[in-house]
Amino acid sequence: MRPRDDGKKEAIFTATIDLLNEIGFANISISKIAKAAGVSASTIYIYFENKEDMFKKVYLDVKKKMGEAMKEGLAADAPVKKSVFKICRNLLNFIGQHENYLLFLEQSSNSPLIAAMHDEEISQLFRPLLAVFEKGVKEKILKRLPAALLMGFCYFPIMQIRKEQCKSQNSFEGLDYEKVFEMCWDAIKA
Amino acid sequence: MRPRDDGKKEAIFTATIDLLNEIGFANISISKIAKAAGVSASTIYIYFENKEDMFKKVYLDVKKKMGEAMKEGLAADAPVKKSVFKICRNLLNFIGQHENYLLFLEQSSNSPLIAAMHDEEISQLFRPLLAVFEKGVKEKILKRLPAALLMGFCYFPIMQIRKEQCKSQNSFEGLDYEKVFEMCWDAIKA
Amino acid sequence: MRPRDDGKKEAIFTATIDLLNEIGFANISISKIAKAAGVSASTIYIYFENKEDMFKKVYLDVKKKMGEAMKEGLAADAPVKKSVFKICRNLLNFIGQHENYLLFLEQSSNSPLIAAMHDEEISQLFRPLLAVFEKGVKEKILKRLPAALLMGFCYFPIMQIRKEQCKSQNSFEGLDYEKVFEMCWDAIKA
Amino acid sequence: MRPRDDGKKEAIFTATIDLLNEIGFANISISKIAKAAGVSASTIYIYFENKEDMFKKVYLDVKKKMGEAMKEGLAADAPVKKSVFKICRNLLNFIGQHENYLLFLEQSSNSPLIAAMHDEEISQLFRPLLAVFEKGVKEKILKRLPAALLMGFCYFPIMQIRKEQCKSQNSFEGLDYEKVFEMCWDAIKA
DNA sequence: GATGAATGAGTCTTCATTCAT
DNA sequence: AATGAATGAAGACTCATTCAT
Repeated sequence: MRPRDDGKKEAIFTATIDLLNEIGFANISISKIAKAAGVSASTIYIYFENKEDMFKKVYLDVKKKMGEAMKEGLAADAPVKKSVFKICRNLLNFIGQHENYLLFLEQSSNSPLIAAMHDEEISQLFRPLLAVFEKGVKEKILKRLPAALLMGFCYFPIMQIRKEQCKSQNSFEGLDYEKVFEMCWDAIKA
Repeated sequence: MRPRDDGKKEAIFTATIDLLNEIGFANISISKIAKAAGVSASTIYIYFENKEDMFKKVYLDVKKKMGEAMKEGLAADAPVKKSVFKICRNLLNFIGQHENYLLFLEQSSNSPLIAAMHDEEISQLFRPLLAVFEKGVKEKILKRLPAALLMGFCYFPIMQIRKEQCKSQNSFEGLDYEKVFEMCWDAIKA
Repeated sequence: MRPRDDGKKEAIFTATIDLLNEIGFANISISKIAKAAGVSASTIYIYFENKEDMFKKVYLDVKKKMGEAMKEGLAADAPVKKSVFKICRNLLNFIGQHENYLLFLEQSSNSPLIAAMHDEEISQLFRPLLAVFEKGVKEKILKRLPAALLMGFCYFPIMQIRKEQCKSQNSFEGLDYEKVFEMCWDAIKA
Repeated sequence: MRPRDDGKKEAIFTATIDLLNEIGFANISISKIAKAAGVSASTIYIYFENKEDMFKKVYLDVKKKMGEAMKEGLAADAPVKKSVFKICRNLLNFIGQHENYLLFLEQSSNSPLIAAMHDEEISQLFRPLLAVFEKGVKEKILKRLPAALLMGFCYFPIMQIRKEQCKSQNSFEGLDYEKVFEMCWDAIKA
């Protein structure tokens, strides 16, 4: 018995995400993922219960990494505006470094399979981020609206605009994202 | 010769959209669509070349309907702010009346199949909407940024927030969308 | 009600033969034949009971034409050798003028569908040809063997050699068929 | 890892040949072959790339076996006449032992699929046979014609006559094949 | 742990045929 | 007579998954 080779699990993760970008949910399959990952299809069943379980775990993994990245460098005592901009910048950096995560996340989060999954672990992860916006509301710096809504007004535009750029290389060429962040801020500020 | 039954094409359209909401791109199939539409699977191939062609045509149809709806009631001489709010309201009404279009559009637009499709007809359709934002820029009422970006700041948040509401019934309960529109406006106004 | 358009039947015949040459029995279909013939698939069912019936009728038509051609110019009182050479020459001319018939005939005659069909009309048609060989046997000019066998020794080699030439253009380049006829003759002569 | 069961490949080969005899190229299908071979249809795709690949491999296998059989017992220093008769006898024995190969070969070799395939391996296999005829030409025992043509005059008649016998049991009843061989010889001898 | 073999169920698509006009 | 519409059955092939090694 060999010890579990974590390189294989990673290879499966990566292959899944990359393939999903290329061919989409409609055309992906375990055997294609296996081939792309350089393992046997049966090997996938050592690491995951089944196809659904695999997708969920890949999704959770990416979400966790993203949540982690967005929180980076946040200080509880920093002014809200600074924190919000930091979050936006973190998000942009993260998806800049992992372009493939973008489309994967979009495709996943809209699939009923993933939508039905409410992971407490994930919610927990994003709580510190929400706290920033809650703080802003309490301090009357931000509009009196649910924190999730306020955060959405930062998260969604950035994601979508970045996606647009990925899809058609020449759209929003030379766009200054600091201006985008400011739009987000204008949207939510009181 | 039997005339083509247009009800069938419509049934296929509807079945496709509804099914995609329920089971997603990963699990949908021509035979399931056929069953849901009450036609034989082979009938689908009378109306469409193949699966891909079908999805594209369904997508175009929905996009066209949406574009049409968003343009409704726009007056060229109306003040920009009024027009922008009108567009937002039109969009919300449209997706409120066709909840199933929402997830369908999201899933489609992120699938590589659709992403590769650049339809001139669609672009044309959205041009009058972009014109509103361009006018705003020219009048210095809106930020000096690409019209598509400004419009995205209205379109994306509304779509995403509405989607969030659809997914989990209780999120943003009792949300006043007029406030959302104002956020959009604040984001883009100069 | 229009009168039956015999041009259509001919078009179907021709399309069937040509297509069979191109794609073979394994890949041919009624709808492909219809498209090639420029008619609707349903039209084929006006002229023929079904697929099988159609193939049989096409086969019979070709066989009849071939039998007709092989008999041309035969004189009952001509010397056997002359007649045999005439038959060989007729056969070669016929398949030279209708290259497509060659592969069609070969493919058909080996298919169980056609093999099971014993058409009296066809047998009748080839009787005058067999008579030539029978006469040769009686006159002790030819070997004492069944006429069908003797004729086969003329028919098969010519067909096969011609087929070989069709398949690979360069095989037996510049072959003098008169020499082939002589081989046939040597084989059967007493 | 389970080792590949070579019995299965053989079963597929046999089933293909037998079925082709019974129902022909027009009606054969992978699933029917699978059923006849006692394996799942999907199993066939483990051993072959696709339907075409399968037929080609079955054809090559049969051709190889036939070439092998025809060469048996040939001595380079034997007189040409003896060798030619030996080849004819070998061929007859082979197709006598494998009646099903006959129709299979005929149907295959006339299908465009196989016709397009020129296998060097096969050509190689038949070279020693051609050498016999070339030797005969050089020794002026045989007619001055391409060896392939001379061999064809032995191969084709035997195959076709035997086929005729298979098709209708009573044709050429009690035929002495030694006489057929002599006809072949008479055809080609100088 | 890892994998090729194996398969029943499912994929998309085409088929032969009938129907309504 | 002629044909596009319509479809159940079947086509080739792939899938997710399990098994044996």
